Amino acid sequence: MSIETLLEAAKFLELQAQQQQKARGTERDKVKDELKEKRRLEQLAEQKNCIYYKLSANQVHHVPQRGGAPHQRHLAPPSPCLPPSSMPITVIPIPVVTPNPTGSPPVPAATLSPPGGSAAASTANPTPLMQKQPSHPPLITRTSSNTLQELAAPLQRYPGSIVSPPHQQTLLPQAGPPLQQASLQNGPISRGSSPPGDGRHQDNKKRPGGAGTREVHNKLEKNRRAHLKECFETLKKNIPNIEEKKTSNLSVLRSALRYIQTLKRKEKEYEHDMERLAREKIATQQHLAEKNDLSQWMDVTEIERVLRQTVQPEEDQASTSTASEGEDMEDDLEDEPAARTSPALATVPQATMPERQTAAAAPNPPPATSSSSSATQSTSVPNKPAHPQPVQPPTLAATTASSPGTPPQPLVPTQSPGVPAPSIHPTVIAHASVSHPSVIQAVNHVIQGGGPKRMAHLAPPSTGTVQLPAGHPSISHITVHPLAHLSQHLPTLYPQPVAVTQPAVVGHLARTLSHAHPQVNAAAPVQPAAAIIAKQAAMSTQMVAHHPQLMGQTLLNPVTMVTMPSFPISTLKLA
DNA sequence: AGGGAAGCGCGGATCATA
DNA sequence: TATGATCCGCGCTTCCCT
Repeated sequence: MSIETLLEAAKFLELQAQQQQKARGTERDKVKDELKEKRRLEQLAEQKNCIYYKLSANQVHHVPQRGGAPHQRHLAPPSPCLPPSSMPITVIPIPVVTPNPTGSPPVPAATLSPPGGSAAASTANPTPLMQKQPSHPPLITRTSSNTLQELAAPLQRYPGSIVSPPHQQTLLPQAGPPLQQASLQNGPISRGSSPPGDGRHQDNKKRPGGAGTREVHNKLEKNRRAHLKECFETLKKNIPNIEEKKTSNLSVLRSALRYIQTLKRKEKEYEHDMERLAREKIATQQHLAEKNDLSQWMDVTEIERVLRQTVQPEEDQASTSTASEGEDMEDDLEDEPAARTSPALATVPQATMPERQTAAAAPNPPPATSSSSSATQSTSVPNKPAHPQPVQPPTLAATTASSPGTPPQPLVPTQSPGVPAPSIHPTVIAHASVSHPSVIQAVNHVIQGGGPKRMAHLAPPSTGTVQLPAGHPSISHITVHPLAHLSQHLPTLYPQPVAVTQPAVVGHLARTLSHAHPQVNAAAPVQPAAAIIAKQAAMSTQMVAHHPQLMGQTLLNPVTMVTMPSFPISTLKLA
C-alpha cells in the first residue's frame, strides 16, 4: 500500500463524512417503485451512446444504507436473475474512478479496482448474474473494449445526468465479462448517486482504494448471500413434502433435519430387513441341502438296486440291456447298501479300466472297475428304473471315466465306435458290466462318497469345480460342478474319437447327474432339480452381488450345481 | 400497526497464498 | 508477512402478513 493511497483514503474519509451528512436526507426520497426503475433503464437506453458512467467512492458511500438498499432492489433484483442452477453467483465489481475535478491525482486503477478479487470471483462463479445486460447492450460493447481510465474520462462529462443511486453498481452481478457488468452497473449508479450540478459530488468522486474495496466487499457479500439463498432454495427443493410457501430459511433447515432423520431411520430399517432376509436365506438353503441329501440317498439306493438287478441279466445278455430291462429289475434289489459304504473305491486307479467299463461304469472311474472290469460289462446302470431315461447311467459312467488320470483307452463302444451319440447309448449301456463289483463300487462311490471326494471324481479340482470346505455343515454336499468341464475332459479321457465324448453324451451325463444328484440341472428337463438350482442360483446371485469375490465359488449357470457360499453369512455386507 | 423474514451494507476476524 | 478472499455478526431498511 503506497503512501499516496493512504493519503487519498484519509481524504476520502473526510469527504465522505461531510458528504454523508448532506446527502443523508436527500436520498430517502428517491424512487422505489418499478416504474421509476424502468424509467431509469429507459434513460440509460437513450443515453447509452453518450452517457458514461462514473462511479466514485463518494457516490457509493454518500448514499447511506437508508436510500441505497431499496434502490438496489428495484434496479437489480438478484433473485430473478439467478440461474436455476445452484452455481454460486458472483458479482464482480469494477469500480470506475473518475478523474478528480478538484485536482487530486487520479487514483491508480490498481487501487481502485480489485483485479484480484474480481478475477477470483469471476473464476469462482461460472454462472454470474447477467442483470441488466439485455437492457444495455451498447454499453457492454463499449465498455468491454475500454479500460478503466477510458471509462473515467467520459464519466466526468456527465456527472449529474444520471439519477440512479450509486449503490446499484454493487447490485449488478457479474456476468462472464466482468468489465461489461461493471459498466452496466456503473450507469444506473452514477445517475442516482450524484445530484445534477453538484460540484461537491464530483469532488468526492475520487475514490481511494478503501472505498473500492468496500464496494467490492459489498458485492462479494451480496454474491455470497445470493449463493446462500440459492443453497437454501436447493435444499428446499430436495426436501419432499415441504410447503412451497411460507418456508423461511429456518423452516427449511428444520424440515431438512427432519427429513434426514427420517432417512436415517429408514436406512436402519432396511439394514435390519437385509439381515433378516440373509438369515432366512441361509435357513432356506440349509433346508434345501437337507432335502438334497435325502433325495441323493434315495438315488444311491436305487442305483445299487438297479446294478444288482442288472448283474444277472448281464450274464445272460452281455450287451443287450435296455431300459425295459432296467424297469423290470428295479423292483428287485433295494436292500443292498454294501456298495455305498465303500468309499475306498474312489482311490482305485482308473487307468486299468477297460473301455467299456469306463464308458458304462463310468460314474466312477475307480481303478477297481478298470482293473477288474472285463470286456463284458453289461449296462445295469442304464436301466435304472426310477428314472425315465435308461441311458443315463452309461453317460454318467462316461463322465466319471473322463476324470483326469485315466489313461487314454479306447472308449469306442463295442457295438459302434463311429455311431452317433444317440445311437451309441444303448450299446454303451449294454457293454457296461454292471455285474462287476468295481462298477458298483464306482457308482456307489460317485454317489455316496464324501461330498468333496465325490465331486472330485466327477471333475478334478482343476476343472473349476467348487467344493465347500469339509467343515461346512450340511451344505457341504452341494457342489458346483459345471457340466462343461465334463465335456472338456471327456476328450482327454477318450483320446480316440468315441461317440461317448460328444455333447450328446454330455447331455446324458447331465441328466444322469440330475438324477443322481438333484442339485444338478441337466440339459434335460428335470424339473425338480432345475427348480432347486434356479432357486439356489437366485440366492447365489444375491450373494455374489455383494461379494464379487465369491463368483468363483458360486456358479449361476443353470446347468451347474450351485454351491453354498463358504463364507459366513455374518460377513455379508448388507446394503 | 406490529412482527417476522429477507436483503443490504459495514466492519472485524479468519484463512489461504504468494 | 502482506494481501485477497471469505465468513460472521450487527444494524438498518423494506416487504409481507396478520
